[in-house]
Parts: sequence; C-alpha cells; structure tokens
Amino acid sequence: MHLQKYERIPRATIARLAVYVQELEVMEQQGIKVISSEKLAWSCGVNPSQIRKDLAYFGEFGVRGVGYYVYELREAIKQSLGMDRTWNVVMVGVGNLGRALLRHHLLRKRGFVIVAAFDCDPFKIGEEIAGIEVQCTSKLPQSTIDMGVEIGIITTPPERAQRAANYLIEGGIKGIVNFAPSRITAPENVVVEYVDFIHNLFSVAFNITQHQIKGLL
Amino acid sequence: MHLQKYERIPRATIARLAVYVQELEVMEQQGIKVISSEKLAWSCGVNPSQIRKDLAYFGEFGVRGVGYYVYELREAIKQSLGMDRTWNVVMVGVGNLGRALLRHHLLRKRGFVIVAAFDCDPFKIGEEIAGIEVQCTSKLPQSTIDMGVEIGIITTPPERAQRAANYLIEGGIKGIVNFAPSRITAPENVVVEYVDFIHNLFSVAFNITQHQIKGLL
DNA sequence: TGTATATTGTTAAAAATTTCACTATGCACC
DNA sequence: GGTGCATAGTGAAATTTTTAACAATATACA
Repeated sequence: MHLQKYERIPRATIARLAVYVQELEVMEQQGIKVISSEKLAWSCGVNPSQIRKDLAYFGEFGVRGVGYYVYELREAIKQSLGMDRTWNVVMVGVGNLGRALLRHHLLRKRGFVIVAAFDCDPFKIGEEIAGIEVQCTSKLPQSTIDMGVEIGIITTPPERAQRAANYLIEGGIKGIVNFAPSRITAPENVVVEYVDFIHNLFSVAFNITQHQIKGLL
Repeated sequence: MHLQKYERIPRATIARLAVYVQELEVMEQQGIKVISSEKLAWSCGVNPSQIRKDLAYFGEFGVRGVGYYVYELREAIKQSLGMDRTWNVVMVGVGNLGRALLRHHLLRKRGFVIVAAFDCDPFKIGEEIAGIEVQCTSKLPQSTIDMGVEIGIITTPPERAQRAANYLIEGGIKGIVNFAPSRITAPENVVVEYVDFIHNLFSVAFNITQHQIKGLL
C-alpha cells in the first residue's frame, strides 16, 4: 500500500508529469486505452523507470503486468499537479508577448484564466484584447485582492519587471511567472518562476556548435 | 594554466551562463566595473561556487582577490556560448505566438535573425509581419538550404509540429526549438529543444499548493 | 618588501537525480 | 487452479549536479 510521503518533489518531475499528460491526451485521442511505462517513456523521450519513479511520488496508478489505463492515469496526474482546477491569473505588461498570451487559448484550456491585464502605457489603457480591457497598473493591487487572483504573469520590459512584481506582491499574489529577462526579488512565500525562451535558443545554438566540434574530433 | 577540457557541459550550466550575461549587462549599465562571484550569485539567485564552477568549464576569467571584470566576463561567456555571432532562423507556424516572436526585437538583439516564416494556411501566405513575408511551407526545405539556415522554430499547433519538423529536417536544419506542446522525433544530428511555458505555470501552481499544504502542517 | 585581506580556481564532500535490477502481482491461457 | 508472461513498484547503485572547503594568488598598505 502506498503511504503518503512528504518528500520534496523535484522540479524536473513536475515538468515531466506535465509532458506525460500531454502525451497521454494524444494517446487517448488515438483510442489507446492502456499504455506501458516503456511505451509512454518512448514517446516522452525519457527512461521508463523515470516515469514509474515520478508517479510513485503521488501514488500507485498502474496495474502490474498490464500497464496504466490512459484515462485514469491522465486524471490522476492532473489531480496530483493541481491541473484539475482553474487558476485566476493577471498579466502585467501588454506588449507583443503579452498580447500573444492573452490570445493563447491553450492557457485557458489548461485552467489558467487571465482575468485582467495591466500596463502603464496610457496609449494601451482601455484597449481590449481577447475580451480583456487593459487597465492602469496602479489599479492592480486592489483588483487582484478583489478577484482573488493567485498567479501573476510579468511580460513587461526587463527594467520594469521588479516594479510589476512589487505591485503583484502588494496585491497578495502567491506565484509569479516572469517572462521578462531579469531576475526579481520576492518574499519567501511567493513562488517565482522564470521563462526565457531565448535561453532555449542559446542552448540549441550551443549544442549545434558542440556537435560540430565533436564531429571534427 | 587552464587546459581545454572535453567534459560534457550540463544543460543547466548553459542556462545559467545566459542568466549571468543578462545580469552582467545590467551591472555594466549601472557602471559597475568589477564584480565578485558572491555578488553576481546573489543577483542571479544562485550559489557563488556554482558560478565559479560553471565558468571553469570554459576557462579562467577572474582575478583572484579581485573578482571578475564585468565587461571581460560578459564577452568571455558570450564567446563561450556562441552568443558572439548571429544565427539565421526560420519559423514554421504563424499564429499568435509566432507573430509575437516575429515582432520580438530581443531575438534579433541576441543574434537570432528570423529570415523567413512559413505557414500552410493560404490566408496567411503573403501576409507581412515585422518585414517578413509569410510563405507556403512547401517552399521551406529549399529556402533553408539556399539561405544557410541553421535553426528552426516551430510555432504550429501540436498536431502539425512533426510535419513542420520533417520539413525543417529535409531543409538540412541543425537545431529545432519546438514551442508546440508535442514531442517530435528527429535524427541524432539534429538538436531539439522544447519550450512550453504552460509547464512553468503548472510549476508555480503546484508550488503554491505545496506551500499551502506545508503551511498547514 | 612583508603581511593582511579578498576572492578566484579547484578538489572533495554532499545532495539530488536517474537508472538499474529485482520483486511483486495481475492476466491469459492451458 | 496452475503456469508463464508482462509490467508496475521499489530499494540500491550509479551518475550527475551542487555545495562546501581550501589552497593559490592578486592587491593594498604598512
């Protein structure tokens, strides 16, 4: 029997679990009912043990000798990750990226509902994007408190990211996803996550170079 | 003296080095000429030893008893990472996210020049975004070969990501950054990197929940 | 020129993560 | 019901990554 463990769960595990859900959904659409850790691992590009280990943090979801029931596993992971609820999100900074995210229906599909957007540019205030009216950033703290928002997305230019974060913190936000390429400081009880896809481009660029060097040896 | 090592460099190191560059640039703008690993670590949110270790993969860039010269270090890292050159990039899939990336001037600033954009939607073909005309995807392989493109960005819907990847591979691309939430398969010699910021939102959501659970105990 | 101080580069230890190997168990078929 | 096969769960081993500790060395100043 599985006992609830209070081990710290690796961040990488969380990221992988989200990938598993993604691939399980594809399989479900293809009508696949049962999947083994080996096959799932193959399509997620990881090791089968890794999958079993990752799942073991949360419980026992499979049937020995059989595999995992696709639907059940997907639901179990979603529940474990808190993917089975919706989260109210606000956005600070309505530039190109912000607009794209506001229009990104996958966010809502995944349970992240952007309930308000803020910008300090008077030309942008009042503009409506994907059904959301851009408001003045000064209104942010009160709004987030009123609407019970838990997550803030920062899509400002880097030099304004900290200020955006301060507003969010003042508004009692619990977590921040910062798309601006700059570090921010926040109190211990606020979860901060950084997203910078330029890093991924560098990673690819670097690996291309390495590949070529290795090829020469 | 530093001997060139042919150790495998952790992916995490590469990501951190990009962050160091980012923070060093901020410091340079503030007129800071010399920085210690401790202070840089503080502003990057990492451990000082980590910084020294990361740098040690590439050489010796500091002065004992003094620290690192900001400008020199930045340049050294950029060179080590291949950030000192430009890379020609093509994009497949011109949706919301694609458009945002096309207009994202930070990409160009960082040396990633989007030289062409492709989509299979006839309504999008011919449209011009940020000075780039959207072309039919069927033209992709020949174009990338002709233009010597090395990196491809996939911003299609997930179900079309593999097809996009196939075109890119056919076009002799060396690396792919896949923004679509689906795994793709590519030959060994093609570097693939996945970007999915929804994972980051999940990570924040999960950590918020965990925080709250921990708070209750 | 010597000494104190600061801080890097580097080696060793610790911690975290991944992979392996094996045990347990469920199902299908005889 | 028993036997063989497939595959999950799990503890241990291997590997990787991070952190700590310290030796080397540059600067400042007596």
